[in-house]
Amino acid sequence: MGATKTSLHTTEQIEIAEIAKVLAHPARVAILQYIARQENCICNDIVDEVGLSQPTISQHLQVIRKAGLLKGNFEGRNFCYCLDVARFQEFQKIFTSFFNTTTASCC
Amino acid sequence: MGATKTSLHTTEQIEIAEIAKVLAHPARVAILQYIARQENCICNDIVDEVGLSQPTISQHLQVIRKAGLLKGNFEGRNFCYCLDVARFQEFQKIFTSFFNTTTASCC
DNA sequence: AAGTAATATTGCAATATTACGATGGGATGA
DNA sequence: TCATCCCATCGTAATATTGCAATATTACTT
Repeated sequence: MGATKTSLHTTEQIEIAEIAKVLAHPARVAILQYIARQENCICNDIVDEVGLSQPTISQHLQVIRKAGLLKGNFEGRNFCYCLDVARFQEFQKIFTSFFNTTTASCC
Repeated sequence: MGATKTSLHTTEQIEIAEIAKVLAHPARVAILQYIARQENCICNDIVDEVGLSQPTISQHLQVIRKAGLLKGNFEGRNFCYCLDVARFQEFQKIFTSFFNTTTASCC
């Protein structure tokens, strides 16, 4: 066992769980806040900022990227990570919809 | 390693990650939707509804309970699980605040 | 071309999560 | 009393996640 039985669930439930998973680690929350905040798009200060090793940050960035939240471009020799705002707002919309449709009618 | 280094992160980041974790499994999303929807508070139809075994559902319920989202009371011989609406709205507020303060200023 | 800086990938160890069978305990009803 | 139902917990196996050292890759600089 150990693996999630996705076949049992609706695509909506799976989607919510998947985007929640991105936010389900404080380092990823920190990274998202940081790349959103940085005006100058300064890059692997993320490692300094968050305090985890470079491979670990890179791994978390991959999770964020797979979720579609990461944009980036080169600025001189540095690579600049940026939040994909459109996708981020999509996240917000999905959560909002979940919260608004999940209203208690009992007790 | 394998354990999250919580000492590196702010309490806000940890809180967001913790409540996201509750939603980070489709079965728990399904359970939340179900207990919110059910007017009669009927209980371990959750097992039938979601399709996982009773111990597994019980385990997921514990995660939901630890997050403060579960209320319950007896109704005849059955125990009735209910969503703690106040706490659920707190979740929503925390997410909303996160999304609203995490706005990109670069790229 | 060689050196350096920035990032990704690999491999691995530690830990967490998911799932279920077996078991236990409390309440209901025969 | 005793079987039964409902739910929690324990024990355990399978899998996923987290974290880092070592290494590879890529691009810029000298």
